[in-house]
Amino acid sequence: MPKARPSSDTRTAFLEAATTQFSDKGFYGASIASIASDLGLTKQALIHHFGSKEQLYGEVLQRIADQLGAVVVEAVSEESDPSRQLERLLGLLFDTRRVRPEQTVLITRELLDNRPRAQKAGTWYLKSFLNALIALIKRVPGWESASDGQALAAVYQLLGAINYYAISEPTLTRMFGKQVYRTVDEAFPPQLQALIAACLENPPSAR
Amino acid sequence: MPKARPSSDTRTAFLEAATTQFSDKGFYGASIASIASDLGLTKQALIHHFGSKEQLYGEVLQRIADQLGAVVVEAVSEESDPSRQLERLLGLLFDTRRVRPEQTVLITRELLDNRPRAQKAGTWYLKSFLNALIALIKRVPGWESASDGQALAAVYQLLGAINYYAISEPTLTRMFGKQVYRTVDEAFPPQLQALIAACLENPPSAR
DNA sequence: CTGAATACTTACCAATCGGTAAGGCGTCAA
DNA sequence: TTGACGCCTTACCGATTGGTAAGTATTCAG
Repeated sequence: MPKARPSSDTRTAFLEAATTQFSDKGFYGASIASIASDLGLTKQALIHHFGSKEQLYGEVLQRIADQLGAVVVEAVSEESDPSRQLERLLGLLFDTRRVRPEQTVLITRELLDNRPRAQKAGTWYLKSFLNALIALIKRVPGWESASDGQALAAVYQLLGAINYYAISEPTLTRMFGKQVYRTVDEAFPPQLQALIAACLENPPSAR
Repeated sequence: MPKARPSSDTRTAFLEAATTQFSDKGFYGASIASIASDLGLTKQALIHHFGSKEQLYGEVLQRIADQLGAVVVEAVSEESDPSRQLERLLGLLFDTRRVRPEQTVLITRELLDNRPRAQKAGTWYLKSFLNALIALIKRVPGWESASDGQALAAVYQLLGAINYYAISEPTLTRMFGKQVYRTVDEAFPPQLQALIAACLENPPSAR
């Protein structure tokens, strides 16, 4: 089977442009023509590679899910203590707000949009990630006997504290100005650290 | 000046239908024709009342901002202790996830979308609300000397913990099933309470 | 009874949406 | 050289988008 050289390059270029545009404008707001024109091509070139807008979107999401899984692996392999693993993982997630803000934005959009656009409801790109978080916190001392629901509730609060802030950066910057936002960004990590510690030290059994 | 009777009724009906649809599908995903057909009218009737889709969206957001302000007033008037005021306010916000989930969803969407659709960037529907939160936490013992940035960082973590969970309900329900979600929903409030207490007891000065 | 204003309609518009059909062009195996 | 395939194009499709123009129906002040 002959393989053309620039094919995979174009594909990943499409995926990156699509990630940016879906993140900025959402699934409905981003058109395939606009994504294609970002790399100087027509929308039919995009269709040729991905078949449909929905499939392109699916691949974008799968890509993010994979990267999320890689972050979990990284955090777990770096530390041995369950508490530190979780702290490290949440710290890495917090850092992506700088490097790949589109990633968190897109995950949040998927959270909001997957209801009406749920024909392919079988694919839960985030489920394995959440399950990893649940498994992680249940290995923290005091959390062993917690139920999945309790573990998910706790972990989701910390995730929300991080992600909600991550998607708010442009709004907060323009609402309060850059210099104020910088003080927020400095004050955030230590506060977050304290919040994580407080959460881990308060398993539901000790309520 | 003559006044027609059913005018305001139709207007609020439009606003409510628009709130639901914008919440479900986003600004681009919801069409004015679809919103109008929800009350058996044509899109031109909507245009007649609101002028344009953008203005309709603006009124929807303004309405939510007003309701948010009313919640702040309610929490402050119910309690006298600053800590309890804040706890009460966050508790009320958490409760809206049941009564008016569209509200939190729409606020989050605005957070995500206002960058590309920011021609009327002068209107910050959420700024007064956030300022109220900042002022509130700065009256909590130990927080008086905190900067605005530190106060916003702390408050935004709690807000994120609540709102991120609020927008995730449909996804979590279908991802884990109704019975598991119910255990999450039961475990959430006490954990949240502990998180709020931990945050208030850890002002940035004592880091 | 008359005139104006409100509420809403049908008819229409250009622009854009996602997607199909068909063909041009270059590369490479046979 | 030839044929097939991958990459990408122009041309086109019906459906839908937000919005304008013009008119109808109803109501109400004078």
